[in-house]
Amino acid sequence: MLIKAPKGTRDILPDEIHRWHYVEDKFSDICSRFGFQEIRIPLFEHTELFQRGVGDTTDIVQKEMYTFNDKGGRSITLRPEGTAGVVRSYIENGMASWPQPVKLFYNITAYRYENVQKGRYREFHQLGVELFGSPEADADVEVISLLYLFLESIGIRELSLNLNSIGCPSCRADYNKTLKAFIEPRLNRLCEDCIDRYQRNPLRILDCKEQGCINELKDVPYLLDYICSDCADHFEKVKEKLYAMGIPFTIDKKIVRGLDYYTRTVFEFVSKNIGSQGTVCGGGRYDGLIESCGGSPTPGIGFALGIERLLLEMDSQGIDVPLPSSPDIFIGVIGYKANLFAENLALKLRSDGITCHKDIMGRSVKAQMKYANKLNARLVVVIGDDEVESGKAELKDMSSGEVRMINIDTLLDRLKKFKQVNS
RNA sequence: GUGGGUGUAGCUCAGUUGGUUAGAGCGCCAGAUUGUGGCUCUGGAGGCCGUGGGUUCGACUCCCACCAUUCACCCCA
Repeated sequence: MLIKAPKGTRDILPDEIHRWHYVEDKFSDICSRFGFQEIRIPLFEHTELFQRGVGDTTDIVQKEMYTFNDKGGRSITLRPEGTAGVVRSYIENGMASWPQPVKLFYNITAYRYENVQKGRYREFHQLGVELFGSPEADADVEVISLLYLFLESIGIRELSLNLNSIGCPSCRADYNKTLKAFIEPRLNRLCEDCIDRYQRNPLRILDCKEQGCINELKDVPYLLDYICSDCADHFEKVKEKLYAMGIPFTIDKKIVRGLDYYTRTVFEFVSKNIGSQGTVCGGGRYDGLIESCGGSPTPGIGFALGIERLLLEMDSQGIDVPLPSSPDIFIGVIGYKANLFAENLALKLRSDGITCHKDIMGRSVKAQMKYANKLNARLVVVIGDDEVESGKAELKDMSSGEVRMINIDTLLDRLKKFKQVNS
C-alpha cells in the first residue's frame, strides 16, 4: 500500500463507530435539554478570522494553522477550533436580534499542524457549546452544569473541574504590570520560552512546566488575587452557585488558557489517566471576542471538549458503551428462483424496519450459516425451491438453535413480535 | 521545531553467533457424502522482512541515511 492517511489523521472504523455515536448522541441530547440548538459551520474560514478571533500571539495562529491560498487568491484556513467560526456566524446572521440569550452547540472536526502524540491529532473532533448575550454568572453556571451533566451521564467519574478567573482587560492590564515587576529581576534565570513570553504574553509564564521556572515563580502573585471587584464578585457568584448545585470543583490559579479571547471565568476538565495531553475539555468566558470580530459588544461563554480524549478517558475508566444491535434476520438462499424470491422478501422486511441480511455471495448453505453466525444474526431462514413452492420455511433461532416451520407470509409479523420481546 | 522507542502476513508477534524455498496464533476463504452456524479437523490465499544505500561469497539479521509510526518536550481539545 503506497498511500496512507496523512500524519495525525485516522479512520474511525465500523467496529468503534458506536462509541462515537454514543458520545455524540448523549451530548446532543443533553444540549437539547438545556435549550441549546445545533449549528454547523464551515470547515474553513478566512485566515483573518482566526488571527483576530483566536489571537495573533497564540501558538495556534503563529505556527499551527493549515493555511493556503485558494484559486481566487484568498487566504483560507482550516478551522483550528470552533468558537471563532460560531462567533462569525453570530455576527453575520444577525443573531443579536434573536431572542436572547443565543445558545448553540456543535460537533466539529478541527485542524492543527502539531506533532502528534497520545490524545493529540492533526485532525481532531470537538463537541462544544457557545452561549451569547448573558454576562451573568448564571450563564457560566448553565454552561458548566451542562458539561457536568453530560460527563456524568456517560458515566465519567473522578474527572476534576478546575476553575479560575482571569479578570477583564482592565484588571489584567494592571496585573500584567505587577507580574512584570515581579519577574523582571528573575528574568535571566527563566527559560528561553519564558523570556519570550515576557514580551508577548507574560500571563503564559505562569503555566511554564520547566522546573527552574517553577522554582523561581514559587511566590509569584496570581491574577486571581488581583482582579477588580466586579470580576471578583462575578467569580464569587459562580462558585457559590456551583457549590449550591453540588457540582464539585477546585480553584486552580494557574489556569490561563492558551487562547487570547478568554475573560473572567475559565475552566478545564483534566484527566490524569490518558497521558500528558490530559485536558479533556477547556472553556471560559469571552466577553470581548464578538466586539473584536466586528460585532457589537456582546458577552459570551463556551467550552470545547475533545472527543478522542474523552474516549480515552472512558477506556481508562472502563466505561462500556452499549453494542450496536445485531441483525434481526439472515436470509439464506439456494438457487436462482429462490434468490429472486428472497430478494423481494428482504426488501419487504427492510421497508418495514427489519434489519435484514441476505446472501449476495452465492455461497453454500453451510457457508451462509457461518456468515450469519459471524454477523450475530438473531434468526435465519433458508429459502430454496421447496420453500418457494410450499410457502413454508424453517425459521431458526440462532441463540438456542431451535427451529420451527412457519408460513413465509407470517414472517414479518413474527419478526416484529420477536423484536418486541427481545429488545 | 527537538529528543527517545519501534518498523517481518489484515492483526498480535517469533526468527538462533549473518547461511539455502521467512514462521506461529488469530482473522479471511474453501472443505470434512449431497440444503443449516458456534466446537474440532484438513487445506488454501496472503510478505520487495518500511525505503534507499553500504559492509560481506552471502543481510530479515551488521552500519548509514531517509520515511513512517509511537511516546515525550512545547502547546492545546
